[in-house]
This record gives sequence, structure tokens and C-alpha cells, in this order.
Amino acid sequence: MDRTTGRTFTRGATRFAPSPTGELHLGNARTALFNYLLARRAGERFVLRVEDTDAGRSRAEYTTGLLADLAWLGLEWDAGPGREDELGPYFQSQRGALYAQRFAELERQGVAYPCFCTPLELEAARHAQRASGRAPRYPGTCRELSAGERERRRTAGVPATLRFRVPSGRRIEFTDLVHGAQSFLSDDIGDFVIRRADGSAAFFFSNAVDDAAMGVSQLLRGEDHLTNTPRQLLILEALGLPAPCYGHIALILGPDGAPLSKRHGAASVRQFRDRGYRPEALVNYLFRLGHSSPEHDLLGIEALAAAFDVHHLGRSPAHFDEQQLRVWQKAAVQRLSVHETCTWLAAQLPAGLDPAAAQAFSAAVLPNVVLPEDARPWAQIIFGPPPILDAEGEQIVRAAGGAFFAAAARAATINGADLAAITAAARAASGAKGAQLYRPLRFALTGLGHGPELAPLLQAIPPGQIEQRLARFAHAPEAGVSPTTSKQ
RNA sequence: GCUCCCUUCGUCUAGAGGCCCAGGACAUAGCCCUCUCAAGGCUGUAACACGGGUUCGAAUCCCGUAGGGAGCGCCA
Repeated sequence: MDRTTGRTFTRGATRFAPSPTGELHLGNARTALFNYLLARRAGERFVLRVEDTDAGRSRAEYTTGLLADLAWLGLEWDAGPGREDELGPYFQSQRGALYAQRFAELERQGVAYPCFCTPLELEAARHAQRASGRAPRYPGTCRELSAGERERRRTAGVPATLRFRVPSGRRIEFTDLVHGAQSFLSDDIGDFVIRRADGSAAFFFSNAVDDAAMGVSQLLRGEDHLTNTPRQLLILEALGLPAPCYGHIALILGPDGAPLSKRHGAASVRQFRDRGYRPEALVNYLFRLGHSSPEHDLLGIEALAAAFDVHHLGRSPAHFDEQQLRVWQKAAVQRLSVHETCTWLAAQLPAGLDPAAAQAFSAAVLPNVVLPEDARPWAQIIFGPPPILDAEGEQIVRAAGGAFFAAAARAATINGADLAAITAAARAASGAKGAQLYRPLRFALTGLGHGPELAPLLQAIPPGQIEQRLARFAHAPEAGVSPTTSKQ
């Protein structure tokens, strides 16, 4: 009980309210993340509400995907689908009865009225208004219909929407969490639909009413809602419901400066997930997109919450930059345990590879991998046939000499995948050191002049292969004959 | 058309009148380390959209201009 208000005290909440009409978009993912962080930071609840009022576009599989992606990102909701409580249900399609009461309340007050205009008529009106240089607003055709006329049309079965009567001459003010003081004139707003002809609730209405019903105290949403806010404030005011503090964050832009969309390639969480991006990478990147922090390390979700600050949300739109995402991905990948790495790289490994070999491979290759596909060439090199050398490789191998490789191969036979033993033997046989010692070995073993560290790489090469790959150069030709083509 | 939002290095941003000839991170260039790549260390290049005000003093306040974006839907 709150002593000052006498009302039952409930913890505040933030929410994320997606509509299941597609995959979770990066922009929405960021909105979800920010709201989650805001809740965690403030000790509030994080509510997930599915806005599936558009029966035509909403699909169950999108809901499933949405929930899965959110969970994958690590954004657990305190209330929502699968976590029902007394403030639910959390699917708007199941909240019709609650809306009905509110519709009735508004109609009784005369704040809402039935509108019998057809979509065609409305479209024509908008078109005419635009053509004559005026704002496309509801012309008010049904605003002052008499009670008798309304009744007559209703009994005649004319389909009707319910419109909110926007008061004239009002100034609507509120303080935006990120943009500060905002002020709008009600005269710039036309009467808008709050209930569709099919009886379902429209966004402005259900969204606002549910926030109030679910105890949402503050929330962050896309800037495309900024100019819609006064409408929602008007609804809440008419119903005597508390309004949450709204904060509007700018849209995420693609490389060309246009709002990020499918046009720009991958734009959904699912697509990045499928390409092997780590959730920690995505979350850390999104955390810094339109939000600044002195923290420059890869942070866990709790640390992100502690570092989140609404005052450091930017007002200008940020560009999505995959290069930056890759930086976080690299950091996230380097922190993977060997076990996690094996799972992550599973698709790149030869089928039936035994666990120990998979671990050795993963450990060796991980420092050089950002996405799983980067491991594929290494899998080919390590598990495939002895690699063919290019001209540079041949030259370096030849310069090392046959004795060098004979000794190295012998050491491998005796000691196995022991780099120290192999280099010691090669050095003793040839006197080579430094690059003269390591590069020929690297080329002979991998066919390349660059790559992961040799020692762990040796651990990943299948038994017998080290010896074989080295021995093929043990009888180095005096000149001209290529062991890579004569052998193997 | 009307209303609203936005504009600092390549990118994300710090900056709430003097601490800023603008700071950080990533990217990038060079050097060091190193068998190579990566990592790490050091050094460097690089920005207040433009024009007017206000002020002793402006990236910061005001007014314009330009550019970008959003909303004005029986989409959310």
C-alpha cells in the first residue's frame, strides 16, 4: 500500500509490444533490449505483449519466432506469453472483453462515435484534401449525426467504426524521455478510428489502454510513434487512466541513410542468428547504437543493464554498420568455451568426427574465426588431403631442404604432434631458426603462409598426417621437380 | 500540404556558454611484438551542415536556410 496515494502499490513496468507480422527486426530488437535494460536498471518488470489485433497480417509462426528470438537474445520477460499473471492475457486478440468496456465508456461519454463512412469514401476525401494542399484528415462526416440517424443506420446493418472525438483548441503537452518537452495542437489531429468495423481494437486505443492496464510506467518505442503520442494521451485522459512516460528513439538507418529494411539485406535477428552471429555480439552492438556508454568491453546482459542510461540515448538516427557488429562478434567468439565453440562450429566439421578431434580443431581455429563459415577452409585444410602448395610455398619449402623435413618427419613419428620436438629436430638438421624454421613447416602442413598458431594446429591434424605432410618434402629435389605433383 | 523529430571524425558517440584550436571507442595508417594471421602495445590521420544573431566568450542559446526522417490509415 502506498501511503501517499492510498492505492495498492505495484512495481512499475516497461514493455515491448511487437506485432507478429514478420520476423523480429533489428530496430525492434533494439527497442526490446532498451526496454529490458530500462526495467532491469530501474528494478521494474519487463512485460511482453503481443499486438495481434490485425487478424489478417498476424501469424502464429511469427509469434513463435519472435519469442524464440527474444529468448535467444537473453531478454527474458517477467510477464507475457508463457508467463501469464492476473494482468494478462498478453495477446491483444484475447483482450476483446476489456476493450469492449472501454469502448462503451467512451461512447457513453460521447467522446467516441460511430462512423459509417466507407474506406472508399475516406480514401477519396484524403485524396481530395491532399490535392488541394490540405492535411489529409477525417472530414467529420459522421461526427454530428443525430442519435436517430445513428440508430437507423445501425439497424440497417451499415458497418461502422468507432471514432475518437478529438477536442478542439487543446494543447497537448508531455515530456519525452529522450526528446524532452513536446507540445502539439489538437486542431492538427483529426478524429481517428479506435475500433474497426469488424469490432477489433485499433492500435492507438489498445496499445494505450493496455499499457495502463498492465501498469506500464515508462517505455521506449520507435520515433515513428512520437507524433501519435498526443492521440494516445487523449484516449487515456478521457478514460481517466494514467499515462506512461514515453521515450522515442530514432529509427536505425541503412548504409544509404534510409531506414533499415529488407532492402539492405539482413535486417532481422533471425538472419544474423542463422549466419552464426552470437547473441552477446548483437546485444552489445545494439546497446551502443543510439546509446553511449563509457563501457567499451563486451558486457553480459546484467552488466549492460547496470550501464544503461536513458540520458545517454541519442536523439539522432544511427546507421547500422555490420563492420562494427563484427567487432563485437569477434569479441564474443573469443570468449567461447571449447565446448561452446564445438557446438557453434558443428556444421563446419566433417561428419562423424570424434569429440576430441572436434575440440582440438575448434581450439586451434577459433582465434582466426569470426563467423562459422570462416572455419570451413581450415576444416578442408586439416581434414582433407595434404594441401597443394603455391609458388611461394614451394620456394620456401625447397629452400629449407630435404634434411630439414626428414628430421622433422622423424620427430613427428617419434613424438607425435609436438611442435617443440619437431622444430628442435628441424633446427638441428638444418640450422634454421625463426621464420626459416617455422614457415617451411607451416607451408608443408597447411599449404598456406598464414593462419592459426602452429602448435594448436598440430593438435588438430589427424594422426599420421603430420608425418606424411612433412615427409613428402624429405627427399627434396635438387631443382625443378615438385614433390606436390610427384607424390600424394 | 500541415505537424513533429533530427544534423559533432568513416561509424557509434562525449559535450547541457568559458575546462574544447572538441574527448573516447571501433574502423583506418605507421611502428613494436611475432613463424604468419589474429591478439596485444605505441603513435598518427580524421568532425561541430550552412548563414545570421545574443554574449566579453557558442559545438552548446535564439532565428533562418539546406539536407534527412516520421506522422497525418478500418497498419502497428
